[in-house]
Amino acid sequence: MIRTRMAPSPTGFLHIGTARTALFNYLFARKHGGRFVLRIEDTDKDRSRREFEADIIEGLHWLGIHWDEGPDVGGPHGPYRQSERITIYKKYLMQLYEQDLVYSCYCTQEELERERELQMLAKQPPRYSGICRGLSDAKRKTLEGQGRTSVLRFKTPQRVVSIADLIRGDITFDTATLDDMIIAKNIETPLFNFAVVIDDFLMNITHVIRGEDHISNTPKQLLLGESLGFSAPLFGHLPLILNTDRTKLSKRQNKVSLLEYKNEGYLSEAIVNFLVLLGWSAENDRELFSLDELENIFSLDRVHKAGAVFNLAKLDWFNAHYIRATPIDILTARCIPFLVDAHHITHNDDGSYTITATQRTIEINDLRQIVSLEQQRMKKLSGCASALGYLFVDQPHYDASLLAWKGMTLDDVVAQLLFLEQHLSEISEDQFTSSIIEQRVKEAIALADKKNGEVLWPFRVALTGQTASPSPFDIAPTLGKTLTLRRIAYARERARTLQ
RNA sequence: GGCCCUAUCGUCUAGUGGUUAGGACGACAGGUUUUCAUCCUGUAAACCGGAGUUCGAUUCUCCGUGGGGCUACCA
Repeated sequence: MIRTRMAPSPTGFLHIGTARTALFNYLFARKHGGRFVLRIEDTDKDRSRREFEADIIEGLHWLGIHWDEGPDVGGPHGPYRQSERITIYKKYLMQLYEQDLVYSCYCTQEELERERELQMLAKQPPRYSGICRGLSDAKRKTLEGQGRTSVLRFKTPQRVVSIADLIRGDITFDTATLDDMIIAKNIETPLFNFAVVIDDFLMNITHVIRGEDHISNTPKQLLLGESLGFSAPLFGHLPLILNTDRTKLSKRQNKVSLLEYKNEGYLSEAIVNFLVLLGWSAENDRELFSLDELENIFSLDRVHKAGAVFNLAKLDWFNAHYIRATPIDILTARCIPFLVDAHHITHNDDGSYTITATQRTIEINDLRQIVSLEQQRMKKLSGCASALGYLFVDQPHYDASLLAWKGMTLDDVVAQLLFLEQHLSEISEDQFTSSIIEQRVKEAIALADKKNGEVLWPFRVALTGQTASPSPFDIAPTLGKTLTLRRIAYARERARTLQ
């Protein structure tokens, strides 16, 4: 059975690149009826934090990615946190020790650094000299007597290692260019390259799908696994996600924390769709997919090799698309937190809402109507709060000259607003709907031989105070007859005073 | 510096030993609309360079060049 894994280290918030790697692993496992495992690589005690683990889990769940085994759900190959597997690593470290494949290195970090600097200066590749490899017992005793601590190094075999990368084909390394890597700080503290090999083997991982930045780790891990007598998994190295300048995606240039995107009003559907297209494409020209659909059509052999620039404009397009495609009741539920955050509304105990500025009580249905006003305009969910401000104030303020459409005088404006008031007031409260208002007003416009713009532009500005907004026919019923008429009367006053 | 990866419109990409090199985002122009958005139509926009193989290379090979990754007692 195919088993893939995501092995993030909880040293920061869930990175968008990590999320994409998780997505590819998840999709590949699902596509082939396999299992997907989450493993937390928290061997770095200083930098790992539980809150980051929580952020990673939350972010992945938000995207709709779920795992069959992991620290939160358990499973037959646990524990799934490396910090809880120390005794396991210890055992294999001992095995390597008995095989005489590891040795203690007493060099201090300062010594190693100096060595590296000297090599760089001499235009030599920086490599550990291997000076501690052949230390005699006596010499070791002396060094320990001096109070020196040691780390454990692996006696890297010198030979040619080849990996048959699922995405890139054969990659060959000559490990003679490698030095003896440190695989553990001490018997209790294994390091990444060592722990990974053991866990992937013990957890029966069949396919290691990870970022291209791990290619150079692969020969080391292969060698280690070989020495331990492990069978090797298959590897597939994904292209990196890039900044606009084509360097590795960084928080200097982009938002990289997944949940930041959520907080800004991106939909998980949009993120998933956007992310899957960064380095993968479907057989036809199709670009719109749900996660469910991807589980059926994803394939590793259509993954590209070259890095992909993170194109925010396209993400925005996907997001707007999925906002438009979301049923209004769901969209409303997703928008409410943004309206609350913007202090437009507060939530009441009985399930109703109060408009902060006016203390008017509204129901969920009213909110649906409000949100639907912006549904086809929003790029992000946060847009409903910023674009709809005029609905959440007593009276929007604006420059009276805004009311004039295409060279109209303010006299004209007053006349048109009066005309509107007259026809709107003839519509009863319960008839005050979008379609009826539109029908009546347009009839009146035609009858009076007016142009749409000369009536509708002042109408819209009177209601919103903005040059761009939804149709006044849709805003008016949302505001209600009373408020609509009040705003038109206010506009008339403004126009008059400015003459 | 060493090792490794990589190369089609601005971006994400499709594709082929012979194609008008296709799509999407973005840009631009037009239509629709009271405005914005949506929607519709259209336009501009690419095979990194040089050799080789071949009747023919964007496609295959090699060499450059560009870009990137790694080069930690991080993962």
